[in-house]
Amino acid sequence: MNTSKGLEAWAKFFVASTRLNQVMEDAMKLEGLPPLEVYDVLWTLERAPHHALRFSDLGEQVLLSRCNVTRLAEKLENQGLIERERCPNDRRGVYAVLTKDGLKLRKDMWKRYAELIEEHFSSHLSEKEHGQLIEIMKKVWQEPVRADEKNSCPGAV
Amino acid sequence: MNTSKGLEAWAKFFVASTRLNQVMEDAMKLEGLPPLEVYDVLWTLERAPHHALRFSDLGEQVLLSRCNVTRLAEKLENQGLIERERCPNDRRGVYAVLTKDGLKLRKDMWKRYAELIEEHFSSHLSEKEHGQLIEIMKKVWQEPVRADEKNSCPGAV
DNA sequence: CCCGGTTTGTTGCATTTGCAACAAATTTCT
DNA sequence: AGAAATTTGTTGCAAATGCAACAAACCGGG
Repeated sequence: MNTSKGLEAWAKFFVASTRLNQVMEDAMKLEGLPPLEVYDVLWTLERAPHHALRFSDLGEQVLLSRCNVTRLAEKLENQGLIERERCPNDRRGVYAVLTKDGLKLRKDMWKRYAELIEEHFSSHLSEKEHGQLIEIMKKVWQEPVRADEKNSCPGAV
Repeated sequence: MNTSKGLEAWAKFFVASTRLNQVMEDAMKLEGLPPLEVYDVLWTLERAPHHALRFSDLGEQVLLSRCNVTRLAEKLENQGLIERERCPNDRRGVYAVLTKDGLKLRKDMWKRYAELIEEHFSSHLSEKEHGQLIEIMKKVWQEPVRADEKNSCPGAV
């Protein structure tokens, strides 16, 4: 098959992603901004219909275990970034709904985050390389087609 | 500058690396193997001269904070995978030295790890793509030249 | 030599994380 | 309909992690 460069590619990929993550996290923290995990949650909610997502869906998309969703949500709620809302269809279900403040924080974080991406990543690559990387990443990780997003249960219309 | 594809590239890069890591970790754990962090430590020691490295150097290369090095080392020592050795040159210094068992475990882990890399990564890419990825990763993360590896203090000759 | 400044590893403490057990609600199967 | 199986979110507990304070050892300039 492949083999000659496969392992080296993985090693470099692994190290670069780890280090860049660390660099970005540190830089965000340095300016008193929340960790990227929070950004991820807010942004995922923002893209969702009605800015709402069930805990279970949120957990899958953001890669958090169930218990962590509950606890992170609790923290974010205390900070007024999201709200909880029970789902009428399924009385087990709880929705996380993005608030105005949450939306604002997401945008504020993005301002800095985008700079960091540019500085530590994009600016080192050509347009062509960006394209190559996108293709390679697609081949290596296909986001599974999500099964219909459970119920679309619009929050409070 | 760039921008049209830069952010998309980062997003895909970020997601793919996170997910692949998770997949690999889960698979290792499923077979009762230690987390990749342990592999990383063992492998780093194995490459070092005399299979030994000062805690501070180890921490830098593996991306662990100081206190975590101490504690992880303690655990690995209890499992007989490494040994501690004080450094004669610098009486503050502590070396972590790989043991035979540590070496063996590293190899056992690699057997499975290599399979996973092949399955989830290398096999999805062509030789050419491996080369492209390597070049791109190099541009995006240059491992800093290490400052002489402190003292080369061979363990117990 | 001696004193401030730095590095190195350790430890206590608070926070975070993962795992497993759990109850409530839903789904599936007969 | 009703019993078994599954899903969903929560919680207790133990392990892991980060931070800051710390002591011991080193370094560098007077």
